[in-house]
Amino acid sequence: MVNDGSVPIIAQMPSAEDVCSPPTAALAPPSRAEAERVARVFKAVADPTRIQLLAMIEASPSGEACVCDLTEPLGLSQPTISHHLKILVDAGLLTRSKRGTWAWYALDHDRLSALGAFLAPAR
Amino acid sequence: MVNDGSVPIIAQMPSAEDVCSPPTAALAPPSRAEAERVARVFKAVADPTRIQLLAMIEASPSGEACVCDLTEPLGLSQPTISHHLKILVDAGLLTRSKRGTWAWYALDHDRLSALGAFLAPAR
DNA sequence: CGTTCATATAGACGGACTTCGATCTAGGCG
DNA sequence: CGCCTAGATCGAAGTCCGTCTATATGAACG
Repeated sequence: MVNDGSVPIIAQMPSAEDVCSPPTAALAPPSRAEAERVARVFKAVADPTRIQLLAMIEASPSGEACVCDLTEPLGLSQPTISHHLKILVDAGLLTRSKRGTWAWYALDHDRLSALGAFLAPAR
Repeated sequence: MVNDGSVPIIAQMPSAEDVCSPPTAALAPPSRAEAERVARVFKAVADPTRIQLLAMIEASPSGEACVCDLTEPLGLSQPTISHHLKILVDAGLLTRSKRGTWAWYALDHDRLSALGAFLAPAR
């Protein structure tokens, strides 16, 4: 989950030193753990194949797509597509529902919006 | 640049076959080149250190920060910080302005918003 | 000019990531 | 039961990435 609380990720830590720039006080970064959590979700999106997968699922009239629909247009092997879909599911950006023999994937719009809001908080 | 034109990234390509799912027609993914361009920008954000850098610069009262302000709180070497800042500048998410001996980095809010809008187009 | 300080670049090393082919799991059907 | 098909998992190969140390660039200043 990205920035799950309403807590601002950043806090100002007042420090007595102004080393190289008086106007800019010492800054406290968000915790490593928090940054790693956010980065892990962005990493899921940071791959051309997964961008294409997200776009294809979004473009699907039913809002869903099964692996067999996605393998062929991308020209990649079925295990590779499964692998990428799993990464997106693990990141919380995709939901998987198995019906019969097929596995159907759909976007999690809330998660995607939350991730987008992280980059454009002031919109 | 992300989705620079107003062209929707996705197009439907009608195909005569409904292989495994009649409701879902064959989908045409966005072009590899387009997807790679987008992925390259997301890849710049998909690292915990760079998330921390972006947050620290955003938290800076002046909206800018120089390398010396950023190196210490993160506990990484100065070349490593310079390296990450370069990646963010190359991705277009940060601007660099050298004044005297110091290099000042600031967020490019437009680019960040555009990237966020890519994930949450319907907000 | 030569020194010092802030930053950038180069090269190296270890780990992570994308992709593949091969195999395993499991539902549908004769 | 036995086969077929959709999908997941495994293990390997090649590439990319983050970090470091060492070094180069370049501005300020005596």
